[in-house]
Order: sequence, then C-alpha cells, then structure tokens
Amino acid sequence: MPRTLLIDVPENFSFRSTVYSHGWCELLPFELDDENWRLSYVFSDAGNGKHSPGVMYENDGKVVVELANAKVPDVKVLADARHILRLDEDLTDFYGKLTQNEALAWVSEKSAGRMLRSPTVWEDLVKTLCTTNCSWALTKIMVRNLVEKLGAPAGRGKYAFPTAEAMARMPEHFYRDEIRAGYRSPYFIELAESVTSGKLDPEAWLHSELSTPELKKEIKSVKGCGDYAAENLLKLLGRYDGLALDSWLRSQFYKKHNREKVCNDKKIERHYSKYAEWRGLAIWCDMTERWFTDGR
DNA sequence: GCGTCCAGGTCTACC
DNA sequence: GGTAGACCTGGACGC
Repeated sequence: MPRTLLIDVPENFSFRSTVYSHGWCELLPFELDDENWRLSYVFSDAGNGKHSPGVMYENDGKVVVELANAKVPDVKVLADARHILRLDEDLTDFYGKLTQNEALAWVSEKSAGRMLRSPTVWEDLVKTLCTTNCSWALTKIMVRNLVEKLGAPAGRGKYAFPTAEAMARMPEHFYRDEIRAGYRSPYFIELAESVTSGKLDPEAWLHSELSTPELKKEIKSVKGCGDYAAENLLKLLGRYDGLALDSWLRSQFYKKHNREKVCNDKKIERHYSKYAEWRGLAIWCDMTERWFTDGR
C-alpha cells in the first residue's frame, strides 16, 4: 500500500541545492525530475531483501517521501532519506569559514554544501569506482548496467542498487561484456568478495575513529581506489580535508582562478588552504557555483 | 567511415 | 618517492 512520510529539515537546508550538489542525482537508482523537483530512489531493507520505490520532494518546509509500497519499514526509509540528504550534517562551522571570503558568500545564501549521497557507503564506493578514468557518460552507462542487470526488481520498472552478494556472484567476463567496466571488472569482484567475506566493512568508515589520512589509506587498499576516489568518498563520509582533484575539477580551477593556464596541484591546494578541514567542500562549491547561480 | 584523443585515474614495474 | 606505460570504454573531433 502506498504511503507518505514527512521529515523535518534544519533551517539552513535546501532540497534543490542538495539534490544538484553533484552528479549523483543522475546515477540510478536515483532519478531526478528537475521540472517538478522530485528525486526518485529505490529504498531497500537489505536484511529482508525488500524494496520500496520512492519519491522525495520538498513541500511546506518539510521533505516528503512518497513510497509505492510498505515493504521497507518507515524507520529504515526515514533514516536512509536523512542520510541521503545529509539532514543531520552541521555546516555551521563551514558557513562561518565562508564569511571570510565574499566570493563564496552565495554558498550559505543558497544553503548549498550538502553533497547528495547514497544510503550506503557500499553504493557510493562502487559508484566512485565507476567515475575513475572515464567520461561521465560512461560512468552513467556502467552504473545503469549494474543496477538494471544485477539489482533486485522493485516493480514499476525500477531496480535497487545491487548488493555485494549479487556482485560477488558474477564472473569477470560479465562485468566486461555486460557492464562495460573494462579493466575495472576484477576490481568490482575483489571488492564485492571482500565485503561479503567480512574482510572489508565500508559502512564502518562512517563512524571510524581513524584519522583522515589513516582512513584514506584504508580506502586506497581497495583496488581501483586511488587518491581521487578515496578523497571523493571521504567527502561523502563527511570528511572534507582532501580536495579530490580530478581532471574536471582541475580544468575548472584553471579557468576560474588561473587565466585558463595549467598549474600544479600545489597551487590549487594553497588556494583553498584557508578553509582548513573544509577545503574539499570549499573547492567543490567554488567550482560548481554556476550550477546554483545560473541554473543548471 | 575511420583514426585519434581524452575523460570526474589507478596500478605496476622500474629506477 | 617519483615516473612511465598500460589499461577499457565511448563520445567528440578532424579528416
């Protein structure tokens, strides 16, 4: 039976700014209707293998979650929605840092800075691997293939994000031929097997007591995860002291701050050093300003 | 239509 | 520790 849940949001929360924070809203099981500002997702109760396609949107100062069925318990859906939209993340200190720089004043005005994420670190980790060394178009293809070919059917033509168990079962040629993952194929299998065997627990990274450099080292132990991928995942975990520089971010920096000339990473790091532990979020907001101020 | 380049990089071998 | 070369794919681009 369909049902509707309501979630209170913090004062400095913007549904649009959060959904548009980066490309994750374009990766299945997320789907964005940017005319009506509704974000779809397939919620899962991993323990029971149940799934509920849902739609999130903002109305009257609350986030509304409409669900197609009652297969996933309310408490699980609510927790996942809060996690996805980062409703419990306190950005007060970050916004305070931005008052030192008028150029980034728009961030707090637009209530930006909450980077959309998946309900599980597992899903974010796999998606991050899909962003490495390829175009965004290929990233979307790989994620779509993973979801539609390995995800559990959830009705209405929707699929949940595949579990580690489902991914561990498939042979390498499946990833090469069906997912189009190329050289990443053995990495996916190794990662999935590590998670299913209990050797690796990505969800524990959310509350890890390790320092960021130590946690980064652990993330980089995953084959296919280098500096960019580890720092990108750290941002999704709520740690912003790495810049997660990739070719897109670098090119945007050259255009905006270096007269379109290439420079080394040290210069980029110096530029954002004043934001201290928030520098990774500061560079991301700075480089994506047009998305929020010009419309996207 | 075909070849080349490169994109939201990383791994390995070698020095 | 630093660096060169290999690695899959698909889209853009030049011819």
